[in-house]
Amino acid sequence: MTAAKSKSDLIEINPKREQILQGAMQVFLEQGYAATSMDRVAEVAKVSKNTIYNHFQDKEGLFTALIEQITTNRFQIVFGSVPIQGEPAVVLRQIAEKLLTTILPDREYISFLRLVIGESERFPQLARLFVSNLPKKVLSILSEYFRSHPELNLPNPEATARIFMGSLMGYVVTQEILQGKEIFSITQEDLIENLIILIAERKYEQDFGSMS
Amino acid sequence: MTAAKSKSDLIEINPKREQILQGAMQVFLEQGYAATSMDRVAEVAKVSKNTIYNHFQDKEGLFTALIEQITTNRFQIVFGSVPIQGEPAVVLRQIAEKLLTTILPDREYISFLRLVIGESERFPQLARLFVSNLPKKVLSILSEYFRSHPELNLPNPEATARIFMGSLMGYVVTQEILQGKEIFSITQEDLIENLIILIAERKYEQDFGSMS
DNA sequence: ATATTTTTATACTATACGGTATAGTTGAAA
DNA sequence: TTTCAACTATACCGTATAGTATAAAAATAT
Repeated sequence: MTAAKSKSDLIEINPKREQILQGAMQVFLEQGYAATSMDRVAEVAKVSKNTIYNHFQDKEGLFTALIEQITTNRFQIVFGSVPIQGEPAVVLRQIAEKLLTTILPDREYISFLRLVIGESERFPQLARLFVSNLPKKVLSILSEYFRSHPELNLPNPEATARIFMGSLMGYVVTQEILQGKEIFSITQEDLIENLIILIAERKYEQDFGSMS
Repeated sequence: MTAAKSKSDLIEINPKREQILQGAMQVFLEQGYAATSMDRVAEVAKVSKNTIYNHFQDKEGLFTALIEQITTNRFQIVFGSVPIQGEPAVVLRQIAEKLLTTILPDREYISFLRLVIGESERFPQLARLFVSNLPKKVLSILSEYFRSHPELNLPNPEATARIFMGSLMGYVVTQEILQGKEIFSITQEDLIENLIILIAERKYEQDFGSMS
C-alpha cells in the first residue's frame, strides 16, 4: 500500500473485495443486518472469514461499504439517461416509467430499499446517503423542469415535484415492500396516467385572485 | 361468550400481559426484531423471563402480538373521527392534516413504521395487516369521497386517492424515517396546500375525448 | 528460485442468545 | 389454613455469534 502499482491507484477494483461484497449482498439483503452472520457471508462469498476481515474492518464496515456501493451504483443505472425536454406529459411519463419499471421488478433493489429503511435508525448516515442519491436527485430534476414550464401554472414547483416523487415512492413501498399487491388493485399505468392528468393537464382559469 | 364473569369476557385485559407488551414495545421498536433479546425485554418490562414465556409462545409470538396490537390500536387513534363531508378543499385538508400531525411527531409510531417495513420480508402477514388497517382504509375513504364528487372531474377516483395517500406516505418515509428533514425543506403545509390545488382546484375544460 | 503477500482451513475465545428447569415466593380464593 | 395458580430468581443447556490466532498453502512479484 505504498508505491503506486501499475494500475490506477484509486479506481483499482479489487476482485476479492468485489467477491466479498457480492456474497454480502445476498446475505444482508435477505436476512437484514443483525440476522446476518459473518460465517454465512464467508460461505456464500466462497471466501474464508479471515479474508473478509482482511478487507473490511468489521461487520459494520462491510455493511456500510455494501450499502454505499449499491446506493451509488444502482442510481447510475436508474438515472443514467433520462431525456428531460419535450411535452410535459411525455417527460413526466418517461421519468415515472423509468423509475417504476426499473425498480418494481428488481427484487434485489426492493430488498435494498427495505434494508435501508429498516436499518435507518442504526445507520442514519446510510439513509441520508440514499436520500441524497435517489429521491433528492429526482426531486431536483422535477423541480427544475416544473420551474421552467410556467404554462403549467404550478404555484409551487418544488411541492408539486414532491407530490410526484412521493406518490411513486408510496406506490413502491405499499405495493412491493409491504406486500400490497393482492390488496391494492391499481396498476402502474393508472397511477402514472392520473399523475399526468393532475399535474400536466390542468387547465386553469387564467385569473385567480388570492393564493397562499 | 359463555358464563359471564363480572368483567367483559372478551375484552378482559390481562395486566401482566400488557406490562410485557409495553416492555417489548420499547425494545423491539428501538432494536428491531433480530437484535432484541428476550432477557432485555424481561428486564425492561420488569418481569421474569419465565413470565414472558408463560404469556407468549416464543419470540415470534410476542413480536407478532405486539405488532398486531399496535396496528389495530393506533389506527383507532389516527382515524377515530374524521368528518367526511363538506367542501373538497376542506375535507382533503382535514384528512391530510389529521394523518400527518398524528404520525409525524410520534416517534413511537415512526419506529413502528420502520419496523413493519424492515421486517416485512420475515413477517409478511404483519405487513399486510398494517396495509389493510391504515393505507387501505384511508384509500377507501378517499376513493368513496372522490367518486361521490363528480364535479371534481377526476377520471379515476381510486388512482387519485392513491396519489393523495402515496404522497403523504412518501413524505413520512423520506422526511422522518429516512432522516430527510435536513435534506428536504418542504413543509407539511406546502405539501397539503399543493395536493389540494392539484386535486380539488382543477378547473377542467368540460369536454375531453378519450380516457384510459 | 526466492521472497513476499494473500488466502485458506481450522481451531479458538469470550460472549450472547432462545428457551427450559427448578425451587422458592406471593397472594388470593376456599 | 390449606390450596392453587401465577410470579420471581437463578441456573442451566445447546447453540450461535463476532472476531482472533496460527500454520500451511497458494498466488504474486523480484
